[in-house]
Amino acid sequence: MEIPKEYNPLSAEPKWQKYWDALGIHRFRHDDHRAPTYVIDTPPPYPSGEFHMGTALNWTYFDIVARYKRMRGFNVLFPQGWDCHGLPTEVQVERKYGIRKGDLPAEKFRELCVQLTTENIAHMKEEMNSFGFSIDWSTEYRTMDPSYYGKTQLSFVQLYKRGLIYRGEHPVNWCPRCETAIADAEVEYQDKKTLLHYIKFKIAGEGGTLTIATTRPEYLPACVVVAVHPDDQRYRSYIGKRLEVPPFGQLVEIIEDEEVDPSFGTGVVMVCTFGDKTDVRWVKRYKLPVIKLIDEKGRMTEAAKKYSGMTVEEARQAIVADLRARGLIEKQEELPHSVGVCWRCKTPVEILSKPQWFMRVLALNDRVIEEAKKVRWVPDYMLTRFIDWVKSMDWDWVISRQRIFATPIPVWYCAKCKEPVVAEEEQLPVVPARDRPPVARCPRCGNESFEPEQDVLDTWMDSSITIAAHAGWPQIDPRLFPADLQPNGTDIIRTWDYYLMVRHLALLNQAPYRTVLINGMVLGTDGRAMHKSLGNYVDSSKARDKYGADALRQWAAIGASTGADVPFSWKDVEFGYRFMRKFWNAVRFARPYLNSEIARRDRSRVNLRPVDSWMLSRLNRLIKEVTGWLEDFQFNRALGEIHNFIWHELCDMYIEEIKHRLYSGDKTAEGAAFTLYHVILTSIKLLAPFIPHFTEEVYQTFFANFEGLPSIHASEWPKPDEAAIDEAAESLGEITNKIVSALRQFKSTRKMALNTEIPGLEIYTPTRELAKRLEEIADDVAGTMQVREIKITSEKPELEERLISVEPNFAKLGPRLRGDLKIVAEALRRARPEELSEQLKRGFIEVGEAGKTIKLSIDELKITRVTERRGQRVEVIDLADPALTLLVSLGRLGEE
RNA sequence: GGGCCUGUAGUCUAGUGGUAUGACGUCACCCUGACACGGUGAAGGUCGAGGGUUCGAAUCCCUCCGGGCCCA
Repeated sequence: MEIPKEYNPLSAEPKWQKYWDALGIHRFRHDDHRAPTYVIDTPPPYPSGEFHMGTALNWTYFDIVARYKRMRGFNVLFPQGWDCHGLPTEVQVERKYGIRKGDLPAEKFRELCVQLTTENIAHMKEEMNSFGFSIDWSTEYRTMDPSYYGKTQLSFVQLYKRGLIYRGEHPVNWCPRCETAIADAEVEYQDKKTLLHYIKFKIAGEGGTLTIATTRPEYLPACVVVAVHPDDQRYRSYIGKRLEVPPFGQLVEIIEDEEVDPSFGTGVVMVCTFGDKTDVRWVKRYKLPVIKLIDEKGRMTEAAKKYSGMTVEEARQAIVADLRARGLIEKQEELPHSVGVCWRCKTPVEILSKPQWFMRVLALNDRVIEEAKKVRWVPDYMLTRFIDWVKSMDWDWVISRQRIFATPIPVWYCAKCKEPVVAEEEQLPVVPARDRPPVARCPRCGNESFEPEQDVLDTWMDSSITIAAHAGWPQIDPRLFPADLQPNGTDIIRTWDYYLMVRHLALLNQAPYRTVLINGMVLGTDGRAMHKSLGNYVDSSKARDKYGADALRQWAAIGASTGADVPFSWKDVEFGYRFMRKFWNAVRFARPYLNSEIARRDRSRVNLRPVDSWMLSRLNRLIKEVTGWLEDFQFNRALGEIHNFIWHELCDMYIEEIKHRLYSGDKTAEGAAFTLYHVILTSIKLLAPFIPHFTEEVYQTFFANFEGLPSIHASEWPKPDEAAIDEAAESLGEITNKIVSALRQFKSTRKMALNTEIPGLEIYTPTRELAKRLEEIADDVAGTMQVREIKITSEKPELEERLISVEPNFAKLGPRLRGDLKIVAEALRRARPEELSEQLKRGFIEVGEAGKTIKLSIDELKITRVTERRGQRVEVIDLADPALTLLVSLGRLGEE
């Protein structure tokens, strides 16, 4: 067979994707009740139509885990869904058709959203397949389909019956442009400059005034109390008195509260309904009245008297002008201010009191924290973040939204008495605007006409039951719940992981996941989060089109430690490609030895040379290390170890060290061929989760005929052979490498070609035992470095040896000597080299200091020396650890 | 303002008590019977600053300064 000289990922990748699909090897085997299951709760992406690099990073993590776990014998569920509902799609539809959502009947508008979402999903699905993600597409679901949103509604009905969902008047974040309540998670904060107004309030019944500072004078009509800090000496005497609020003149009390910042403004603040979240807390704490000042469109209500009908901005200016006219503005100063805005349209958010649906989450939060502590968090400090967030929640979760494209709330209201009627479980899914309520008459007043609930559910209500949904809820397959892995990004840990936890605890009374895996954000090459608006956005398909998915997957895996942000880097992607090209060439080199005869050879009947044993020992150690890193989700370390092993140990050292044996064709070649076969085959298994296409190409091209599996991905994960892990073999291999490297350096500094012949090499060892060991590798060194004649001896040659320094081996001596180590280090530094040299002839050094004598053996020291033989045609190279002296003869040995 | 994370060679990055990993870039040499889209070698670091604990700190503790994420 003709083997292509270059590995071409762009042609190989689609080929294997189709092959795997046809084999169906990514399917969860529902009828397999023997293999242990491994369930990944893949967060359904929002089908914006763009496949973001962050999603590529995310899914690469999932896919590495999924492929690894399959090789470990698990029946893996790697599902895929789409979190369809949401404002962005409504906005996209409005833009695409040039309409406002009110222009069409809701049902029609919803159809346009479904249509657009379907198109977006198709694009994204294609892109995901191009990455080779081993998704089981038979599990695909869309939250906008009745089959899914019926489940969302079922969860609503069940929680309502348990009293965990209620309807109430409550302050909510409100976007006046979108005319909808939005969740805390959807409020963004922007730093802006604003004016801080110092306004004089008259003290009721007395002559004087008190000055308060506020950034929002338009809220004066809704001022219900004024507060100062209890320790603020300036205002102690005012507490309990009443103030007249300009320009309306309503009287409010002065109260004390710890939350007042005495250093802000004058230290006197007005509490309004609702200028900000602190106001909400104060209103609750002191049971203050609520004045509805601003309406859904962001205009002033009747409560604003003469200012009613104005926008917030107009009212602010009008009120300030009136106050100024009356001389009540003391001063104004500019203030940097953080303004809450709608995450989508960036309009400043107001806090309005509205009837809304809530989920009673505050009551569940102790349990949420308790269960979260039992979960394994990777990295572990994410748990702290999670708990911190849960504890800082101020009010229950607002689950209703005033939108169109979302799951309908399965509720009707009595047209007469407004009593809510919740759907029966059996009639779900329902669309209240289209379907009939479950009762003919209002259970409260007997009225026969109903109005459908217009509000819809927060998208998180859909996506926070994915784990139950994957498991087949309401008929849970116990093999699939709870999920083993819940992966997501560091930015949404406080939403996704929280909502999943609280909803599944409420519905099923069980924590839904065992392990949480957090990935960092993808940064642009400029180090800032990747955003189109920042101009640092790289399209994932562009990044993939150049070097293929496997190269990009390597960037994702190795770009940073798990949980850390990953800067996008073309260099890393290119490196991923170069690695595959390098490995491909190495396999091409090994091709003549990858045959059935070698494949069938039993290890015990193969004669291995020390370098072979070294390589096999390193391979088995690698298996252990990579397995450990994957169990810990440390993808960067796992792949880094493999990269290093293949590029440097296998290609740069081992292959160079066995070439002479393979070319000679003598009987030592068999051990090298055997080793090559198994090192390469095992390496592609270890790499399979990371670069599935490349490893498949190598497997199918070079190994499939002898190994008999339909795919590399049907392989078992390699098990380390403990018997092959051999310290002695590794140290001898490393000595071989050191000698080879020293000779390469020797040639390099003399500007000699690497294949220049060295006529003679003499290696002097300090002990006879070491000399004996080195005899075993003499041929390998000679063969690798083109040494014509090699001699190893422990007989001291006639050389001038000069000791340069003796340093302590801190790691070895530290634990033994403790405080004395400092003295020893200092003594060794001060000692005369000649004296140390004399002492070393005995095989140890004694340091006498402060009345005691400390004995240091050779292996506790780092000895540096220079050996010279002046005036002769021999070059001398000294190595440390072990201390070897190489005499390189440029003429024949003995001729000098 | 709060919580968590983070600061390592020109650039990016690994490394949670033993004297700093790898990539890219730079320089010199080598067309070595897999790969010149390769190889060999070299230069380059007071591990943000200061203090502490320790025989020993990039690593643990404290303070300060810069960056990120989330929240207020």
